[in-house]
Amino acid sequence: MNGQNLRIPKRIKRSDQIVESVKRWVALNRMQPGDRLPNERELMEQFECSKGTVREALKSLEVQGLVSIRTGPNGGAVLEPVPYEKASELLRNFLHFEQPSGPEIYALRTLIEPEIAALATPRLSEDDLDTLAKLISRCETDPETFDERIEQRIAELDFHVLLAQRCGNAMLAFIGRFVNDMIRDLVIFKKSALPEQREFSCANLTYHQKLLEAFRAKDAAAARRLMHEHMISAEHFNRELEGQLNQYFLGINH
Amino acid sequence: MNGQNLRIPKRIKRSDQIVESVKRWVALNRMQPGDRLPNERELMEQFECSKGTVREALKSLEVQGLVSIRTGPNGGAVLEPVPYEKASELLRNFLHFEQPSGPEIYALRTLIEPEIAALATPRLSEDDLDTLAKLISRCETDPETFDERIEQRIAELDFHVLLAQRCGNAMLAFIGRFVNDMIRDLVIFKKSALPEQREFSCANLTYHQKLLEAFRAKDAAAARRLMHEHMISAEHFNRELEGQLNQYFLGINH
DNA sequence: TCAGGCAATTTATGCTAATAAATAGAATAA
DNA sequence: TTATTCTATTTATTAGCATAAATTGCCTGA
Repeated sequence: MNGQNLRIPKRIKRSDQIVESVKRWVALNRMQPGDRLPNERELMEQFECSKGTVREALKSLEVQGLVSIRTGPNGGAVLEPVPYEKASELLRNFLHFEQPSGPEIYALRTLIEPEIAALATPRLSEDDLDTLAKLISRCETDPETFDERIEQRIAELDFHVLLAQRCGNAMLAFIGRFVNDMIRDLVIFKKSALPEQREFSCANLTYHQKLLEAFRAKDAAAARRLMHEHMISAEHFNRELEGQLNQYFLGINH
Repeated sequence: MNGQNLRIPKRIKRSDQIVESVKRWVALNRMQPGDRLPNERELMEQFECSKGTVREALKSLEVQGLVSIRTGPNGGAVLEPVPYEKASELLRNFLHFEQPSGPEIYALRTLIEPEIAALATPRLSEDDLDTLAKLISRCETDPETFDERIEQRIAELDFHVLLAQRCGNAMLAFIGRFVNDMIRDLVIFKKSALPEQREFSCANLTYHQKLLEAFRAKDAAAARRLMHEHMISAEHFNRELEGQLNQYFLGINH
């Protein structure tokens, strides 16, 4: 038995060879989003292989989010910037078998959100500030229905997503958005029978209002400090909630 | 013109429908790595489509890292835990058109490494400590050749990667490893004509030694503090280096 | 009894040819 | 001008067949 689970080098499939060739070609020619790849027929000739093989290669590029494929004249594979949704989906697959817990997600969030807030502060346009204000105002009324409560939680998360998108650091932006998306899923799926946490919503609202003031004043230091407090608070409430849910589920099993 | 770049709902391709069906089926049945999917013939019957379509669907699942495909008896598509390399590659694609800069990468690193160090402290086995010690000892001799210098830098990075893998938070572990991989690429590719930074190597060595002591003493607070200092130091040296490289490249252009 | 090789089986891999569906753009009709 | 239809182009899907790879198990020879 060799140490690895997988057998050794293993033949590289024709379609994967084509994928690699195309990637190299794209990188070498400094091709940009919008540029078109040769159509299926030309690729068949270029790589001396059948249509099925070319289609597998294109499928691979499509799944990776590198191209989008259209039918019709001037159709074919067009280079695309990988959309966030694609990268997010693929990272979720990676995490599928080790489902990050709520506390794990919140721990990461506490690390990055203060920096995101600080970096975003000088980069927020007037429009951005308006959008943030609108998201806050959606949370100012007492929720009457369950769905309304969920909507408010999602508006809170969108507040953070917008900041992430403006922080100017692509990796930080991705992680920030991803983390908030994970929390959104927790809100929507795992906690549908969620007890109301009025204090929590209230604390969030206050922090978001104060943050907006800091953004308006272009005070990055204050934004960082406020966001840190906000995250500590949110982490605390989440721990409380997890405790309640555990009791709830344990109750069902007994 | 509608707001989106893409046209509206667009027919969903048969192969993508199959991918979604299979994913749902896997999730519903709580299938685990090692479980097998039906073979091509069975899938053709199941979904009433041709082999080409099934093959495209399987290719998609393979590219996403969810299955590996083997020939032979008991072959076919087998569920796999998505390997880190796959997720990493796909996230790199996402970042391809907005190439994170050195400072951006180091900024993220400074945020997460101290927490990783603290979380990993109680989780490091004796073996892990030995491995860390070995990685440190590789950096204790003065590098004589260029390649040796690169090797030492990579050993330094492996030190951090091991910590990330032990921190017990899957998302943090992924990001930690990814960030250090990005830095590895910077070291190998962008800076091949790298000026020696003796002070930098020396500072790193000292920090790693002190960190190891903290790990041995199971002192998470000390580990966090040391790692934070270490990251501030590394960020500083990297800024210095980027400045030198900019001068160097500007010099070539004029 | 056991090791090594051989062959059958299972499965993916790859190819060809033909038809269906979608789309953009040109031609046409109101 | 505007709306509609037509047409050419290109992907999407199907069907069937030949090849290659990997495993299982049998069989041979020591």
